[in-house]
Amino acid sequence: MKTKRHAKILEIIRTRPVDTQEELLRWLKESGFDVTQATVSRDIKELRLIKTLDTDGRYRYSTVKLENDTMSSKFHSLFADAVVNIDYAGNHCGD
Amino acid sequence: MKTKRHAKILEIIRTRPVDTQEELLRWLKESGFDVTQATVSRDIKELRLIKTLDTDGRYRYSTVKLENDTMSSKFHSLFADAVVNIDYAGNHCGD
DNA sequence: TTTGAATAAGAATTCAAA
DNA sequence: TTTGAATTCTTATTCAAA
Repeated sequence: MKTKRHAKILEIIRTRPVDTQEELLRWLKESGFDVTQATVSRDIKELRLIKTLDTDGRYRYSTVKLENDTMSSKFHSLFADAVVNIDYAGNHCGD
Repeated sequence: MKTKRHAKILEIIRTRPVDTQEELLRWLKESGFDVTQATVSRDIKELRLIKTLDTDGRYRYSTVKLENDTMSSKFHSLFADAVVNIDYAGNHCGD
């Protein structure tokens, strides 16, 4: 069930701005995933989600692209270590 | 002074793994910036730093790259198109 | 406008337990 | 191995104040 819950979490944060784990929890419950904050915290860690600022200055959970995972060595030198890319491409609903 | 402190914060997190604001605070004090956690929290927000997982599964503050804002066109051509397409496909903005 | 002290709010972890 | 309840830890914000 964890796998399905993870997929649902990704769907939720992709389609709406979610700024706390409690809010994520509520959406999960609407989808039938009745878990607690402790579990959501673990899920977020496993999914490597991060809390970012959106363009309005509000916090929001987002997916990340880790440099190491997605960037070729050619480009590695262009960016500092530990720099990540946040993908806002799918998050235009409120713009 | 805030500007200098911001620069120092970026330097600190670039050169060491920093996993809490308290730890960042201690490094700042070593560099002569004697502020409180409240200020560090604000700094982190202004710098748009994020807490990520490093490869060891430890939390660490990192800088981010906003795809839309800062990615070079060269980089963009290699990676971002696919990302945009994937994310766009999954984004329904009120349909 | 920037900051600190205090507090509220949020998130990670511990410690069973199944 | 996954989870919840409780707890601890961490971070954001409020409310002065300079």
